[in-house]
Amino acid sequence: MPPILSRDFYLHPPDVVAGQLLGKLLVRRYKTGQGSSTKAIRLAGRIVEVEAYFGLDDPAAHTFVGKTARNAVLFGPPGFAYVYFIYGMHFCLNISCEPEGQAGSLLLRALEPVEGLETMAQLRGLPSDAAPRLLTSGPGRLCQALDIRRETHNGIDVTSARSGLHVEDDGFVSGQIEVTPRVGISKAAERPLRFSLAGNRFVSR
DNA sequence: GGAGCGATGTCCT
DNA sequence: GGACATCGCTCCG
Repeated sequence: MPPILSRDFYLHPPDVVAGQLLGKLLVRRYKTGQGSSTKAIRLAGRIVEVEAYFGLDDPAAHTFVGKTARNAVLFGPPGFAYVYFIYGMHFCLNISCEPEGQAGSLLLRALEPVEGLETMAQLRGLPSDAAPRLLTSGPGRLCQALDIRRETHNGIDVTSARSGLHVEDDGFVSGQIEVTPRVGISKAAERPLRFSLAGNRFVSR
C-alpha cells in the first residue's frame, strides 16, 4: 500500500501544500452492495486541481471573518477535512493546513478518476459508461462521486487510514504545474492561487 | 463550446 | 435578507 500523507505534509502554507498535493491520490473507502453481499471497495482519483485559501488574511476564505461554528475545523490542526454545503445542493471538500491556530486550507477542485469508476457514476446518478470527465471534474462533482458529505466527513482526520478518507503518494511524478486565479469567488479574485496539472483533461472549466 | 439562468439550504449580518 | 469556493440545462452559434 502506498504511504498515506502524514500531518507534517500539511503543516505548511496553503500555496506551498497545494502544489505538492497535485498528483497524489485521494482515496475513499466505501461499502457497496447490500445485506450479506456487502463489500468494501476503494474510490480513488488523482488530484489534478487545487485552490489555496489563506486564513485571516484572505478576503475570499471562509475564515476571513474569524472562527465560527462552521469553519472551526480550519482553525484546528492540519490534515483534517472541512466539508461545507454551498448553493443549496453541493458539498465542497477542503483539507486544513498550517499549524493549529492558523486557518489555511486546500480546496480540492478536480480529480482524475482512477479506481471505482462504476460506483462513482452510480453515486453521480449517471449511466455506468458515463464519460469519466463528468465524474470528478469540479468540487461539487467529486464530493458526490465519492459520497463525501458534511454529516459524514466534516472534521475527520485525513492522515489516518481508519478515517476511510485519506491521501496517498503512489509515486506519480507531476509534470508542469499551472497557476491561475481562483474560480467562482468575487473577493481577491485576481490572486493566482489555483494550481493544476498543465494539460490534464480532468481539470474543471 | 459558450453565455445565461434557475434551483436551493445554510450561514452570518 | 443577501450572499454563496456550483451544476446542469437551455438556447444560440
